[in-house]
Amino acid sequence: MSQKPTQVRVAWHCTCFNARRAARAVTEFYDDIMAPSGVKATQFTMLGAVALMGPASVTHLAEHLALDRTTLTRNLKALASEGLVEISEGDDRRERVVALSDAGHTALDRATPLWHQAQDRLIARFGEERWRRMIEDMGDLGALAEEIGADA
Amino acid sequence: MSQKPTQVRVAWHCTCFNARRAARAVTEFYDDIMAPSGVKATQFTMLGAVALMGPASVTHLAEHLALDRTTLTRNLKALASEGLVEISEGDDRRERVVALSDAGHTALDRATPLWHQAQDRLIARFGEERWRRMIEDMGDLGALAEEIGADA
DNA sequence: ATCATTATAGTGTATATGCACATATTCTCG
DNA sequence: CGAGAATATGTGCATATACACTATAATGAT
Repeated sequence: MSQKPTQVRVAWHCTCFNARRAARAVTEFYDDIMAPSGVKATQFTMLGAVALMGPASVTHLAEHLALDRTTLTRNLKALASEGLVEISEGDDRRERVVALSDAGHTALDRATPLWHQAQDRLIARFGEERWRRMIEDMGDLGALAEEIGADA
Repeated sequence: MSQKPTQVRVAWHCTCFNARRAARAVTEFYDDIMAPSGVKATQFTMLGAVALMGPASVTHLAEHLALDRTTLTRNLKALASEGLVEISEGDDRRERVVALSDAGHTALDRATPLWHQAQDRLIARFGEERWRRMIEDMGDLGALAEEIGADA
């Protein structure tokens, strides 16, 4: 029994737990609001990345998204089967080039206002200043974890 | 073309994207360091929650972990098949009571020093003050997303 | 006592995530 | 040019996540 209070603090101060919990809750929040568009938050991010980078290889997209390459491969499959992205061979025949289809553009346009709605609602309640700071913190945390993980 | 720079900022300032990215990177960081213990970061969290709450129902554990109940059901299955937790019927025969086994205690003890190592390394590099603030921010963000999500 | 309501849990399905491994292509150097 | 290194991708496996639905057990109201 004497150990339990310590164990508590361990659990609730765990960076990993808190990061994952926040990610779960925020994802659900965005997904709910964006549901009418038929685009989930994670898919919105991918579509946005493809739109931003233009036709790009899976590896390049994965690097930009700080996402495992093989994860992206599979996630793109769903978008491709819905016809939102088109995957074709590049000049380098090892590469697969991912591009946004017309339907993908449409979906992105349809989802963007809802994304703004979710984002704005959250920021309004969280406080703009504090939100800005947290986004920067989370970005740095991600970068740091990747960096010192690579060292080891 | 003229829209792209805007789309960029949209993507990189997305709360959901940043939260998920941080969660991914941090999870990988913790998992790498904790690998020798045979306990993954997510499992460590679950074991900790069971240890903390003592024998508890799946629903109660899920609430404490801010995790979907059905997700926990499946995640516990892995721990149960490894013999780290024991799942039995409660007095209320609808309930399943989850308890830490001896092997579970052992695994938790084995993993805890490695967890500290990961945690300490991250905090040292991130800065203690800033880390503390971020943990609080992430906790509040998770709670806020759940709260205003429920409203809607 | 009975039946409607509520509470607890599990399953089917689908997406998200990453590691280890296998495959195909390009490049580099002798 | 040809063999081995480097690069780009995909697959098998396992875990993580959640929604919709179903089944079972307790509770409560009449």
